[in-house]
Amino acid sequence: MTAKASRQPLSRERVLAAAVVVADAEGIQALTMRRLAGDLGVEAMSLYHHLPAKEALLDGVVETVIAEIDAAVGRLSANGDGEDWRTRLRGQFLAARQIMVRHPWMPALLGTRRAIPVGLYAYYDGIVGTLLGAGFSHHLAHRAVHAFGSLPLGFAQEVFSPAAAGGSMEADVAEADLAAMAGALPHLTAMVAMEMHDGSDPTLGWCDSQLEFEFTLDLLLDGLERLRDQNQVKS
Amino acid sequence: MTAKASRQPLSRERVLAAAVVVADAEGIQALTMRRLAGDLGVEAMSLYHHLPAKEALLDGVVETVIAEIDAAVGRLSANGDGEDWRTRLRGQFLAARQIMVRHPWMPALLGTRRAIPVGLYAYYDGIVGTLLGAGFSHHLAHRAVHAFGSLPLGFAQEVFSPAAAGGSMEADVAEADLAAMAGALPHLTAMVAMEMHDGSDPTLGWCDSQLEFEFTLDLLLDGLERLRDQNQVKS
DNA sequence: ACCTGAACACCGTTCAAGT
DNA sequence: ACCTGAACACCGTTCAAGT
Repeated sequence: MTAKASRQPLSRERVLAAAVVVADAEGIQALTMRRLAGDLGVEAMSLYHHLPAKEALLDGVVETVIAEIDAAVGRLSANGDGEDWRTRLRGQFLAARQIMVRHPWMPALLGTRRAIPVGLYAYYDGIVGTLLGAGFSHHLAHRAVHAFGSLPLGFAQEVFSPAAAGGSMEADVAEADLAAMAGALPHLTAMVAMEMHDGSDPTLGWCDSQLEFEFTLDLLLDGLERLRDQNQVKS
Repeated sequence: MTAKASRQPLSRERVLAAAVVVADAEGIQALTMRRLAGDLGVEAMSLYHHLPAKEALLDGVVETVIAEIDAAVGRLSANGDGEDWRTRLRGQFLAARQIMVRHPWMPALLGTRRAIPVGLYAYYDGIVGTLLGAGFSHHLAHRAVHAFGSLPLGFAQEVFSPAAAGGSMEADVAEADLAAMAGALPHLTAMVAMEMHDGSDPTLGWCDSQLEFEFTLDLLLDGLERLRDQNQVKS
């Protein structure tokens, strides 16, 4: 499907880049060793000269995307120096989100990794540094990192929109389900009806919009700021 | 490995229950059709009389655990009727967490599902009902549901503890990594050092403890309550 | 109706062999 | 050093056949 690659020799980087292209185009389940090799104009077994196993390939793919985020965050830090801690973190998380939208398979893939992607450490060190610089205690900074969850990586847990698995998102199916269950689920259907009336968020299926993301983020930032100020007063 | 099942005929329920047992004992990657059939004392192809495909098996496994949560939440609701909305939701989420701890493969599996488990709707209808009953607007209740993320299901996004993939958790590996990178990651290592001094949370690897979960939960409940009261004043 | 055996297509991976 | 072909073990799944 994809055009055969030019005749430059294979490398770990080229393999990983091609893997990301496959996942972006057809989902993570389309990423097989044989398929990837085919895209690179090579036999499947050649990949094992640059990566020891499929698991290592997937680890590398995750690292590649994390590196994208690190680079984007680095570019942000280069500019806004006098920024408030909140606008700084906010900008970083939203930049990560822009990248994540292009790699919708990342949340699910990240969940299957056994080791922590090393690129994450640098990113989180910066986040903790920002918090400490803004007067947070080490303890509260620690709690904050956990409270953020996956927001620094640009996505939120999406219990109600599992499109990430790699397929078309089926908003209308969910809508049909809801209509059928209207009697049994009065509160949920009323809520959805009200929200659809407003027009902004049509279905529970794709509510992880920019707005929802920013709402949750601001809710957490507000709460953390309040806790920081309480602690300062107390001591 | 597991003892052969007694000679009662197979059923969808028995298959799903056995699947949960396999996943609990050896991780989700050990759950193959042939292995599961073997545990049930049957040939792999017999499973297809009760489930159309592996995907349906996994969907069923997810539904089984959601049903566990629904049952536990139902038991809670039967008792505490005069409860405050916060203690009510708090109790439900913590009950879900108790179940999730026994099925650590659930977060990752849930991420791979394409359809929303139907059992979730009843649970979330109750949550929305509790919020509406406490004076939340439909709009704020909607935002709240998204802000909660996976907390109602008893887990938080665990970027730094990917043990869920199904293997032993490797806290010491992470510790060694951190030690090696101490120079490059000053803020993170300082934070970890401070927190280890306290003794409660030894490593970033397993910080999704009860305490972290409750902290994040209370942070969100506080923020939502504040927004609700602001809106009431405004209107 | 429920279960089985053999077979198929497709994986990841090993290994000996090519250049 | 890098790539290849054949083969192996293991998947999910189909199908015709058993009872």
